[in-house]
Amino acid sequence: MTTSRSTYHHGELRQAVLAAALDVIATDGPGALSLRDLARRAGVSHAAPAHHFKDRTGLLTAIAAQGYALLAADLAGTARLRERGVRYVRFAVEHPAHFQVMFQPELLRADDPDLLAAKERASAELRAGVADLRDVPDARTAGIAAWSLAHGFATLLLTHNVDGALGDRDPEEYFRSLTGLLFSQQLTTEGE
Amino acid sequence: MTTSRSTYHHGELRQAVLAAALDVIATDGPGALSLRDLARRAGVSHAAPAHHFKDRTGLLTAIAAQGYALLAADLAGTARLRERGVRYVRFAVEHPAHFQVMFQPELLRADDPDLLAAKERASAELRAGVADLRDVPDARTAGIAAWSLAHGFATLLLTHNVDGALGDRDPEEYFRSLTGLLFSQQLTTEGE
DNA sequence: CGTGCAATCTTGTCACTGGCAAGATGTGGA
DNA sequence: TCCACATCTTGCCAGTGACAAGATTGCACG
Repeated sequence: MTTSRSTYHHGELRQAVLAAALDVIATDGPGALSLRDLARRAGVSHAAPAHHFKDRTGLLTAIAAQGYALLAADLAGTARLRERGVRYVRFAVEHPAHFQVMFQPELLRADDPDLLAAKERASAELRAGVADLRDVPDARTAGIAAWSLAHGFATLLLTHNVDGALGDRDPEEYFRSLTGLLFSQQLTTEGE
Repeated sequence: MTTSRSTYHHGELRQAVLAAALDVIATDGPGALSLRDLARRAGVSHAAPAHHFKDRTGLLTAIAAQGYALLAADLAGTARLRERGVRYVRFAVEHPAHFQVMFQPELLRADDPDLLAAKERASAELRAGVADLRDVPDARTAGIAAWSLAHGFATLLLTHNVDGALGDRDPEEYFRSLTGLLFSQQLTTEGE
């Protein structure tokens, strides 16, 4: 960041803008994003970022694509379904800006090739995780159930809706105990 | 909507702006919201909405508060946990704009009294739903699990991430079968 | 060793937005 | 009647995204 800057070209503007954007989004959400502000932070003119991302939507689409790529890589690290869920939650905690943007389609260019490719890779990893299940008649629905659980917990986590229940415990560990509760069918004793 | 309008006062501006805002948000997300656009739709001057909502954040906070009130009322309609989950999903489908805004804290005035009160009512209904469970050692964690499942499915639904798996089936019905899968412990036969 | 070309960045501009201040208009109560 | 208040209007300013046109730089190719 504190490199040359005496030259006309920035050299790493794309990365600089991306990093600054992630900072802003993680703190104040995508709505607080301003291309001109990002340009100021990078020490370039107000129109410089446009050359790398076309427009605001382009920047957010690039972030989402990067997010899906990161998520796919994270998920690929293990074969066990529950551990994949833990990694899904960890991804949301470690990359909150990516996570937010990935799941707000209105912010993105839906037909962007990079985005589609990265999303497909992450989706494939998600599906592969269900292969870990045995003797499940409807594996696809089971996969949606697992995804819903992890995604819901991650979302509630980032929106500070489980701060109280969490206390000072580690989110990942809490999610493990949470899945343990489900998988040990203690929830099956529903009343009525 | 097509009432008088010959008078200086609009009369129902607050409701008109709220309704228009919900339309815009449901279609293009909260980011597409423009107070001036809402004013134009209502046929009033650009500064008129500010008197009812103070500013953009005020409008979104009012929407979130209304959303929590609606959700609390919906959840109160049944005692069974699974049915409450179904209603949670139904709420998200029928009030997508409310749902989106409710879970984006950066858009809201966190200390707004109306918002806090409505959120507390919804939260109480959520907790009450867990009372339906029997013989569960950690009811609080079980509640978070149930909430995560419903919230995750609702979110994935609204972000078009389960369109393929859903086909032409009813979302609520699909969610029922999804919980059935979990509660019948068929997911417990995890490999490894 | 140039030289032309493409990528990168700058400057200038426009329409639009949110928010504020000051004034106009209508409403209801003392 | 008349005054206090809520509601709406007009006018304004700074900030923003997008676009166009031009300046600067690095690089491939002769």
